[in-house]
Amino acid sequence: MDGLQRPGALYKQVAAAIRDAITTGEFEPGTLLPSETQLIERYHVSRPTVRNAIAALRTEGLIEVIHGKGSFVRGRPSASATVDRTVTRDADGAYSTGLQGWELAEAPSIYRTHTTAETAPLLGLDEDEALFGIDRLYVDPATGTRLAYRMLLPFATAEGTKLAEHPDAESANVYAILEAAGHNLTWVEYAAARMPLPDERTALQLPDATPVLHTTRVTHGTDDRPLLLEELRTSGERARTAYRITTDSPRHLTPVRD
Amino acid sequence: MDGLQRPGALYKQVAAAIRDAITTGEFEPGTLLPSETQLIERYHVSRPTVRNAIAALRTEGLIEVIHGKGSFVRGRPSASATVDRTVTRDADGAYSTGLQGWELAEAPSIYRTHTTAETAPLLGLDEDEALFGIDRLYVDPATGTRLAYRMLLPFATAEGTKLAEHPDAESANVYAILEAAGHNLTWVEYAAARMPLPDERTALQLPDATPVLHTTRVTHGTDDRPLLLEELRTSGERARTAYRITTDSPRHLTPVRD
DNA sequence: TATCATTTGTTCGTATGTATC
DNA sequence: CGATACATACGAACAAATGAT
Repeated sequence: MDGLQRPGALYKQVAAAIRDAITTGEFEPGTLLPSETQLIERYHVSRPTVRNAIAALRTEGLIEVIHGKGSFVRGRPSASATVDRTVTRDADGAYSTGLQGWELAEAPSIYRTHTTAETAPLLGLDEDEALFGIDRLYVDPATGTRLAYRMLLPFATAEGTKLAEHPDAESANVYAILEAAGHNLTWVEYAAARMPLPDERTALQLPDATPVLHTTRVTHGTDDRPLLLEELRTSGERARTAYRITTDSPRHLTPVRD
Repeated sequence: MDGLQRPGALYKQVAAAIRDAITTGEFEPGTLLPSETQLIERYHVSRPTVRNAIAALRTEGLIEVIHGKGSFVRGRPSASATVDRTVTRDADGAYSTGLQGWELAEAPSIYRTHTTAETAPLLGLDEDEALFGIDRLYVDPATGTRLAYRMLLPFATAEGTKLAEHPDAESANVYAILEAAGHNLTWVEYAAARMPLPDERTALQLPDATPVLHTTRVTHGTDDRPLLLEELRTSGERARTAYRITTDSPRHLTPVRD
């Protein structure tokens, strides 16, 4: 059965055959794939070859394997949680963030850290300058999706405001405090995707082969001075960020390291 | 040398040891890792174990392996290309997109397609409704980063405008045409991350273990009617999208399938 | 609770193919 | 052409997780 043909390595042919069987509908999403033993018989190859094929489909994110149970067809997951990244304010001018509906899973952790090669240029600071770090872990109760939030607050920004004593204020409050300090706020947010570090995979409870959606938001004050950096990291497959876009006059983004 | 300790599988210990050696600085980014044979001697394990460890570091995106040459330390790549997703218009009201500086790698391909379970709700249409599809492939000449762009143009939107005959207009022109047709345009853009499909990996020339940054933009006209869908797919590690954010009054996003 | 069959995970060994220099 | 390095493939054995008996 299931003649494997010419192109390339044997395990790639097996992987392609299984991939086809999935897209054809023979193996439906959520169902169990044949066991390794069965695949060996079906394609007349050795166990290492079958395992190699399965490993390939795994890194593609097409299947999920559970020890002792088997391989499940994953079927392309569509984002289930949406994080609205627009900054809104109500009639009273009060800010609110797009994390409503997400629950804080742990108490915020506050610490002192310093700028890195990545963050320094965004904040307009030199490397290794000291700043506050505030980490929060959120969970979407509806889907269980986790989201890591980090705020990097330079001492220069906090100085002379309530933030110096309470750096763990929520985004909306931080914006309000900065505005009360006389700033005219604007924001730029960047979105990128990457594979998680091992500890990120744990913290965000990411399955195999799921990338991280990593956003970086810089708050600018009067004279475009960078005041604040906020980072958001979550499963790129289970969550997405949303941006409302309105027209703007041409303007340069603050240059960042290239 | 290099005592491997208790926790977990042997190959995971080896992977951890190599990972440590990389972060410690013993193996610097860009340099060649010891060969499989050398790693076998160094850690006193078999070849399959070493290969397993290398495979793990590979899917983490930490190293890159080139057939016949060896394993290179990748060192966390930072996005080199930024795509400004803000919609800007100059003093004359002319729109421009954030893809300036990117070069069209092939002639645009235009075809007829239909809505899917993903795209239908965003466009406010039923599934399997017919629409134009326009695909473009861009390259950033500075970095070689590739970017796949797709526009989905419902017949109902094109009808009665120049778009019916020239669906392959560029974004900025499409916006201008829709505005000339009497629409007051607003946009919402979603950002998500996922692993590439095999053909996407080829088209975008993605290395191993690199996710795709996938953005979806919906153009709304008068009465918030969805008019147009644009998708952007590129290497999440080599490119990032940028959004300028201004405050807005609270408002609901158009609901999308959950 | 304990045991067993099934299924995937880990580790060794060995041989050969193929890309790079 | 040869030396080196990674890729592919087979075989075999035991470990560990799962679910049912």
